[in-house]
Amino acid sequence: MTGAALPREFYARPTVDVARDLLGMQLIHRVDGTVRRGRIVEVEAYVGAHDLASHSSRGVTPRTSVMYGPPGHAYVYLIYGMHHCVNVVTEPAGHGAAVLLRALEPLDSLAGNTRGPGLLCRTMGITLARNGIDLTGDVLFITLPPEAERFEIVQSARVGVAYAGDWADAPLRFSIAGNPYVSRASGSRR
DNA sequence: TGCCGGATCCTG
DNA sequence: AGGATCCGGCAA
Repeated sequence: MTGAALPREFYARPTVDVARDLLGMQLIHRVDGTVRRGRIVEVEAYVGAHDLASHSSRGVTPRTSVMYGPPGHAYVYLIYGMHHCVNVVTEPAGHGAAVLLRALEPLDSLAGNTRGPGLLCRTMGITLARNGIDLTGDVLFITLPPEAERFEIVQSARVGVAYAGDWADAPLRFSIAGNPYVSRASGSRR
């Protein structure tokens, strides 16, 4: 069984709060009659149009329109011409903020690596076909874990945003301390 | 219309 | 360390 999808109010909050609260939650994708499920262990917050590392910093464009839409929807994009990344839109519509899901601990029906945003999408089967989908539905959604868990949260700089000026070093990456499925931010970049 | 570069990953 | 691979965004 799967629990109920988190309600829209969960997403309509400050992005950093949503990011931290997503750790330990379960991401679920129904596809081809199976339920793929993983535990969220690493995320990054992209806090709004003023965040130079965020796609929304370019304003409302065809690509970023979902980010500027209502909270609780998935923003999926193609990166490097071959990988997908999935975000959850946060804050009230018009804000342009989202949380990038970077790594999962595999739970059900996950055959493959989920350690990194591109791998997470590949193994969960998330593609551009899911861009804009409502996360309060029953296809792609997030639930509370069956029982509460305790863990420490590690906070660090986001990966791959060295170009973002003053925002490059903002500590907006959050992960579960000691979890083996957290991605290795290969070379903190420069 | 053309070009530049990226919220990545794999191989050597 | 370098290549794959393509589209969005901006300059011209």
